[in-house]
Order: sequence, then structure tokens, then C-alpha cells
Amino acid sequence: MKLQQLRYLVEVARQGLNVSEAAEALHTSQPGVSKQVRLLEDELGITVFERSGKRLTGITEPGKAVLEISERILREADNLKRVGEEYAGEDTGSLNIATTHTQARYVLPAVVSRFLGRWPKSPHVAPG
Amino acid sequence: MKLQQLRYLVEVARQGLNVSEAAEALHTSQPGVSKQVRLLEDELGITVFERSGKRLTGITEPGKAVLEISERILREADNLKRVGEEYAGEDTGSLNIATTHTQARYVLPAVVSRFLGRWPKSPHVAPG
DNA sequence: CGACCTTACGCGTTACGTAACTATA
DNA sequence: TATAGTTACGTAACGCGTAAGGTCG
Repeated sequence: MKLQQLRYLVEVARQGLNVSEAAEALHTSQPGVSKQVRLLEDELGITVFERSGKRLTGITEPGKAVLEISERILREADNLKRVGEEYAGEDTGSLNIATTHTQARYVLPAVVSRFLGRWPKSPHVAPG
Repeated sequence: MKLQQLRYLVEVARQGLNVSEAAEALHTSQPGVSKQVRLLEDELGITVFERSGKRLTGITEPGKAVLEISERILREADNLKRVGEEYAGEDTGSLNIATTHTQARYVLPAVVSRFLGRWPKSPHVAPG
């Protein structure tokens, strides 16, 4: 089960059971959506969409439950990304180092290198 | 962001910040867990685990939020699988067909074939 | 015949496991 | 020195897009 399969599933439902429109809304190909929806149905052992031949004509009872839960999961996944944005910037700041020429020349480089290795997001290292 | 990354993350936290034990509990390799945790942290822009050199020593504040949400997502994912089990069996039954030899010989095969194509889970087709 | 879903297939990406490296206690 | 996490790398699996195939209205 993959998050993207849930997105595909939910989008198909939101687009009035139209796989083509769902694919376009998700900026991907229609066969991809079709396949992933199938795979998810297989994995869950559930038929989510009623099919009349090759058209989707409705949502089954278990399908409704699946869609509800899927939407919850996707909402939570969005929340997860939002956590990143909320806390972004809070662990930033600046660190000034004063020392002698000798230390700066022979000791600092190694120390700074290790520091940058440990905190990869540190953007700026400048003299002055 | 992938569901497995969330599983890895949560398991590491549950195993007392021990990546090796988490890997074993998940029946996978330790480097895999390490890498996926890193990738998730990068994608979210968040440091979940405090690191002292190469040991994990604590959970950051945003990390706690991430873990909470991740656990919710995983619970919901389990619910999804459970929906499958709950409804399993409800759309099963048997269908008996009585007809003439001629029909059975020349018409039935195509019809049965289409039926099986439409309901792939049909396990048994037997004369009787 | 037109719209639309599914299957087939080739390609690029990604995850995973093994091995080697590094750092901490 | 022992333990634990990370990096490197080769392989296998997976997702995706294009093209071809079927089916219903």
C-alpha cells in the first residue's frame, strides 16, 4: 500500500469516477492511475469501484469506508509536511568565532568541517 | 514521503532510539533504516532525532510532533487493511447454471470467460 | 464510431542488502 | 577495542509513460 495509490483513489472519486480526469488533475498518465487503483484493490481484497464493463459506475460499500480512511491519511500526511514548515527556521542563528591567526589557520578548518558535516543545513561560513 | 519511512521512524523511537534493533524488528537491514530515516528528515526539513556523533540521543521537539502524526497515519493504514478483512467473504456465493448440451458446448465458454474476467476472484468453475 | 478503461512493454528511478568506513564509549 | 551509525555500491523491483487492445453507449 502506497500513499500515492490513496491519492489516485481519492482523486478518481472526486472527479466523478473519471479516471482520465483524475490522471490529468494529478499530472500523470491515465494508465498509471488505472493500474495503481487496481493494485490497491487487489492488495486490500476489496472492490472499491463498481464497474460496468470498462466504465466506473459507482462506489461499493466497503469502497466508501476505504475512501474515508484514505482521506484521513492524506490529511495527516499534509499535516506532516506542515510540521516541517512550522518549525523551519527555528533552529537557525549565527555563530561568531574569535581566535588568533594561528588557530584560525591550523585548527579551525578541521573543526568547521566537522561542524558542517554534523549540521548539513548550515549555509554560511565566512570570515569577518 | 513513503509509509515505510514512517514505519521505520516510529520503530526506531519505539526501540529506544536504537536503529539496529528497529531494523531487526522490521526484518530488514540496518543501513536501510538509517538511510530512509535520513531521507524523511531531509524531505520534511526537520531533524527528528538528536544525534551525538553517531548515536541517537533524543527526540527533538518537532520530532515529537512528527512521530505522533506518523503513528496516527500508520493506525489508519492498519484500519484500511482491516476493512478488507471485514468485508471479505461478503461478496461470495455460488452460481449454478443449467442448460442444454449445445448451449454448454458453444455459448457457455465465452460467457464464462467474460464473467471470470470481470470477477477475477471467482475461484471455481466446475461442471456438476 | 467515439469515449474511456485496461493490458503490454521498455525505460529510468528507487529501495534494499553487503561490504567497508568512522566515531563514540 | 567493541559497538553502533553512516557511506558506497551493485542489483533487483517498482512506478511511469507510450502504444496497442477491448468494450460500452
